[in-house]
Amino acid sequence: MSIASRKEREKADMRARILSAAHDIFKENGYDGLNIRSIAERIEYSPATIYLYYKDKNEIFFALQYEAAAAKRDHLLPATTIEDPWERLIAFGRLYVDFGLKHPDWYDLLFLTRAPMEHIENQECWTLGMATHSFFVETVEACVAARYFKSTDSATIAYTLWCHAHGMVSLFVRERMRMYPAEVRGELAKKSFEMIVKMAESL
Amino acid sequence: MSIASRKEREKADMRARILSAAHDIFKENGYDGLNIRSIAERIEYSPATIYLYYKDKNEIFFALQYEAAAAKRDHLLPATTIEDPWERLIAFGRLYVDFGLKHPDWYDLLFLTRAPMEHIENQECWTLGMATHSFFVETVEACVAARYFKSTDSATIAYTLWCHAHGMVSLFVRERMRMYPAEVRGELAKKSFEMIVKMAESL
DNA sequence: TTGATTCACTAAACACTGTTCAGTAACTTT
DNA sequence: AAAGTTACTGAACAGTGTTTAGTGAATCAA
Repeated sequence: MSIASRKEREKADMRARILSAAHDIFKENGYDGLNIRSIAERIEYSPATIYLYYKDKNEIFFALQYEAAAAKRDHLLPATTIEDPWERLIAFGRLYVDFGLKHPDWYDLLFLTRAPMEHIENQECWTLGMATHSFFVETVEACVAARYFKSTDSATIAYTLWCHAHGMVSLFVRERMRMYPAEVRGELAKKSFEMIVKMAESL
Repeated sequence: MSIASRKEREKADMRARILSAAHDIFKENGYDGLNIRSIAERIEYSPATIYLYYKDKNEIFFALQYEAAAAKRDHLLPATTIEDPWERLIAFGRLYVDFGLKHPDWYDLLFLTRAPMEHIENQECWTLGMATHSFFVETVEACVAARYFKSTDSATIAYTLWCHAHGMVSLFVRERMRMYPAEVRGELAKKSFEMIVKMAESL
């Protein structure tokens, strides 16, 4: 038993070390600079060894996506303690955009990377992401319940607000705001956020 | 002179044939399936020949992006003839989203592909895309001039509406709407569009 | 303890990418 | 006809993800 459990521990350790190396490389060079050989080099093993612990690169991708989802959840945490649903919703949105602008790589990994989305529903990162998303939807529902909106279609309200926030971040992350000088982009995002809040107040 | 001009014509022809092959492959297999060798095979030349007509893959990418921008402009064309700025704005938005949902590959190429954005300002596709974007901004300005909004910050209004539309399309294109069953996604997009129109009316 | 078995690991390869370069054969000029 | 230019290609390089055969060490059974 002892040997078996030790081996199990060692296996888990190795997986963790691989992921940690992948994490570091990703943070340093982005997803493009992340490849099997660079991970192998960093942990001082041969590339083939990686495949004894992860089925393929996608599995590492999912694991990294989990880290990104966790980072996002942590970033949004301060909003969860706000009592008033409307204030909570605004704080949540502000933190969401803030997360995207501050950690474009993480955001990219979560929402923009073209990657093995086929069976993501079975992955832990999906569960974590869904929990965060549910919190957002529930906050909108709480606003509806508290009659902050005339509309009662909380699903559409949540989706609409999400689209706006995601649109802002992803235009920024994927560098599609080059028609605006770099200096004004932050200001524009801020103004647009305030505008969507105003717009939401009329819902 | 005759020979020189013939050669020039042949050069242009070859460039067109390469681009046409790239276009077809892109349409069939997406950007992932598009590679130099597949283009070479289709036009029945060696891969090295491609490089006599295009500096590198990026140049082909820009050329394709131009085609995507042209397809988008054509798709949006019906909106341009609408007199009333508010109606024109709504039609424009509807067609924009419609284009993205109908041609996710083109949309991806234009707004989501992580690609050589460094010097895009010097490319034709940028000019074309800017023209379309300017038309959108001008329509918002026309709405402001005609007092359709209380707010006069047309830049922020345009940006906010764009973010929402782009957010909708890109969540769809990059498959981040898996929490909603595939059947309801279209309906949700429609409802959200109507909602943002309602919200804009209150601006 | 010894011989058999399993395990962790790796070198080397394969099949793909984008890209370059030396060489060749045809076309054009003199 | 000789010289020069042009269009093209085979073969290679370097960089990806991934597989496979093999090796030496750890573990197990006797």
